Amino acid sequence: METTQRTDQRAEQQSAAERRRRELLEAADRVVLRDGPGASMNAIAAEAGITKPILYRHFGDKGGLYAALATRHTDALLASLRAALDAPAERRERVEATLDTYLAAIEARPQVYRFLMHPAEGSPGDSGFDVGRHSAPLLRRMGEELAEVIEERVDLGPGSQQLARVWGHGIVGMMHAAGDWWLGERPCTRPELVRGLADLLWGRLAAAGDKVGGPGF
Amino acid sequence: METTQRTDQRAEQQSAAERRRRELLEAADRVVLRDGPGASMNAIAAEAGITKPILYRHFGDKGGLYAALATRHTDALLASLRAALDAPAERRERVEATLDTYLAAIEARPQVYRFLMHPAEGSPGDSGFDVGRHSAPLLRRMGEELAEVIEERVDLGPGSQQLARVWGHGIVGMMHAAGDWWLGERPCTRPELVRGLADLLWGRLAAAGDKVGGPGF
DNA sequence: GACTCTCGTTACCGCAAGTAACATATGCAG
DNA sequence: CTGCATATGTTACTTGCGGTAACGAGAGTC
Repeated sequence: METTQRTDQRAEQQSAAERRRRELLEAADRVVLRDGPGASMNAIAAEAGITKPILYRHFGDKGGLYAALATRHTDALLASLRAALDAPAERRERVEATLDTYLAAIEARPQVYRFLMHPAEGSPGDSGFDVGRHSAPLLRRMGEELAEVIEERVDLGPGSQQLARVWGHGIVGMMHAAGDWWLGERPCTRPELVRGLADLLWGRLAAAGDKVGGPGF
Repeated sequence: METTQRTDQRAEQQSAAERRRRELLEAADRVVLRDGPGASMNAIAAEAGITKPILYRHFGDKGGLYAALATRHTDALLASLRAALDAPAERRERVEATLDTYLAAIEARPQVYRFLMHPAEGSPGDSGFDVGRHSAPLLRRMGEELAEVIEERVDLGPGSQQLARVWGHGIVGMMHAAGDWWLGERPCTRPELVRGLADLLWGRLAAAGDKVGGPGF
């Protein structure tokens, strides 16, 4: 039958194209991990053993490729975070596990992290904003996910949904900034950082007393 | 006297050069505010009524110009924040004032904010990291300043310095991410956001009860 | 008048993003 | 076997940007 044949062919080609896409993404991954976020399309194409136009046929433009790449890693990271977040444990324990999961991830693959968070936003031509929608998406998605979990598990009274979103994004930002700083300076061990942040979230800032024994005051 | 003459001349030229530099920076500011962080050197030079090489003579490279630009705004913002942070008021009031100051600033000039936080890290040639050291510096500086204030005014017991830095960077990150999200979606008013974040810092996450009345659980 | 110093220009290089046009293999209709 | 449609791949090009070299003009100094 012609139709089935055509369908089979289509399907085969589709899957072949998807396999190809995966290969290209893995090649791009290697290059980005090696050269940082500034990796050029030529370099990626060379690593994949092909030339530029094929990349463009598959991903549209550089932003598309980067978005596809970012989505892969983002999905992976979000899955681990969700696991830590949904564990059947005490709230504080879950918070600490989530923080630790995130920090362990960025510690294990700082290049990936840098790519996801500090991508090149070079705007070629006059467009200016069609490229580089990666760093925001990851933080946003993490914030939204956390907001969901908060909203469905913590009793916040009226206006809980809005408050949960504020907290979700706020906590994610706290985790992100502290992690970025920690990764750069390594001022303490990971458990120490986790504990410090959890203490902050647990209201130690409000509970601590004023310092009065200071010099001359 | 020749020396005084030469000195006067030198000083005059120095001040003239500095005035020029200020003019150039203001022109660059206008362009960046109009075209976003992807503004080209050509565009900036045109806005200033001159051509590229002069910009390069003054600022070295694009990174230099952006750094100078960023420093201006960063200094201004840090000054306001320090004022709010050092006000003679209750701790919670100070925290809310600081949050509000920051949010008001990014609300008033979102383009400046975007430039400071999401700069183009385009790596020309093989260098890759000589350009674009702006976004990290602002967050880092804010984090360090906040850490100082915390350390000198809050009694945190042993290990206070390290803990203060963790908190400083964490709180700044929380403020930043929440502000970024809020600026994009405008899900609530500024005072609501301030209050939500302050509540988070005040331990409401730990104090809130579990939600048990959910569907099927 | 020759020297130098700063401000300014035009014209160029290198490089990267993105595109157009061409080449080739494969499967199917007649 | 010939036509043709489709996906895959190539070379060669255009455009635009960051950055630089080489040159020119005014002003003070000896």
